[in-house]
Amino acid sequence: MSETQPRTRIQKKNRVAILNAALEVFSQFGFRGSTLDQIAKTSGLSKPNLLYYFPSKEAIHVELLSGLMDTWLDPLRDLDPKGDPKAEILAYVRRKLEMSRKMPRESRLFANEILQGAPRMMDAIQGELKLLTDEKAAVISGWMEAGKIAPAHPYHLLFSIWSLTQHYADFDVQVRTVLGGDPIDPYPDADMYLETLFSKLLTV
Amino acid sequence: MSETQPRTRIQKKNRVAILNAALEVFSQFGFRGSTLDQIAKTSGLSKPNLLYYFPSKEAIHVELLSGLMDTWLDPLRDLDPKGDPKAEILAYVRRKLEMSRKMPRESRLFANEILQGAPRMMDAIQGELKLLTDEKAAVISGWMEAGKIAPAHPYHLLFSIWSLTQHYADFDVQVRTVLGGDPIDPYPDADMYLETLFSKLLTV
DNA sequence: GCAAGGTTTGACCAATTGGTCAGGATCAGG
DNA sequence: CCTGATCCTGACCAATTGGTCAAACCTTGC
Repeated sequence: MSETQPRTRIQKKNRVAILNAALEVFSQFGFRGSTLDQIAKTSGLSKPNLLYYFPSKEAIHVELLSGLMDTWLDPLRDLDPKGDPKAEILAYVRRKLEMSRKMPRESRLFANEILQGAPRMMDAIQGELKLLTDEKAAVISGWMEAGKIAPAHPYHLLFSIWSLTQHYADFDVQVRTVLGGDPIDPYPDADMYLETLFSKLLTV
Repeated sequence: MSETQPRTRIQKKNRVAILNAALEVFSQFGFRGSTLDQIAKTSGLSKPNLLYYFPSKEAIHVELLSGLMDTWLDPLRDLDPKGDPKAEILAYVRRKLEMSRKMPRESRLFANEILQGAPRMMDAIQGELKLLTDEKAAVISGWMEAGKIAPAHPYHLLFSIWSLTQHYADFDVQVRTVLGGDPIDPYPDADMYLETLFSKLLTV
């Protein structure tokens, strides 16, 4: 992914600060809606200083995205073909929901990119994402054919897991508003609901 | 919503053209990422001409959003408290999925707005959306308590319906890419999958 | 066919955008 | 404490942004 790894500790610190600020901004406004000045102000650095560490606005964005796909697929990679089918899938749902809870900005960055037609992520989607999805969909298909879990469209099963878990990060504002003004954490209930939902779906 | 209704047929035609172009652009790039020039070019009108029909970029966006919420809630409004519980909910899922299929741009416009924290839609969410959601969640709760459908968190049930159906519009690129290069229509399979999913969830 | 109102546009504006650059400040190693 | 490399900045630039305006161009009803 990233060729240039920081030499000095100042570089390390500032690159982290920039990428963190950029994540904050890009995840809210998308690539085109974000400005270098916003990122500069958020990171506490000057605009020319940003461009000392990164050659362009696009380079910052690409750097964020390239790191993201790997992280994003980790929970799915951990789905063990040798584990108990239903438990594996339920555990995957839980990991994915946990990721939404802990990395909502990353989820929104991803959502923004896809919404815009994935102009800077097509390669990763056609490559890594599709490869891993095909592989795991085959595993799930195998489980279904063996009668270990109820039959269902394996790809749409995966889509539904992505959709449902990421929803709590991407539509956070809506979820919390609808649930009431109180700053209630929606995740515990979400976790229970999703467990029920997929447990019933997969039980033969 | 909109106070000024078109007087002449030219006005009518051009306002429609502008709003259509704006929907195209805003739904892809969000408010801040879209430019008047883009909308002008897409609509086939000149930029000053846009501003003859709408006072500002924001006014166009607001006009789109204010019309959207009503349309968006229609499928939920049709959920009949007197109908058969399971059939009603499954029909709602189908209507919502159909809406994603026929109005993907509207779905993305909505998604973009929520992703950015719903700065121009908070009122509608706290108002119309929450009111209707509360009302229908109560209906669903009643059904559950009466043992007509299996118990589940009514709000998260609604969230899951929104999430799953809108996913096919908002993440269209990803869905189609993962399913394969062929221009396969994912909606028939999605419809079957969702019917199975919710049917199993709701069956007592 | 002509006036009055509705429609369209080119030229323009100030502010913001992504990005450059020369030079100054700061740091690390000897 | 000196020197070379790293780090940082103010000033600047061309392009793009949302928006204005006077003047020209159409429609339409009489």
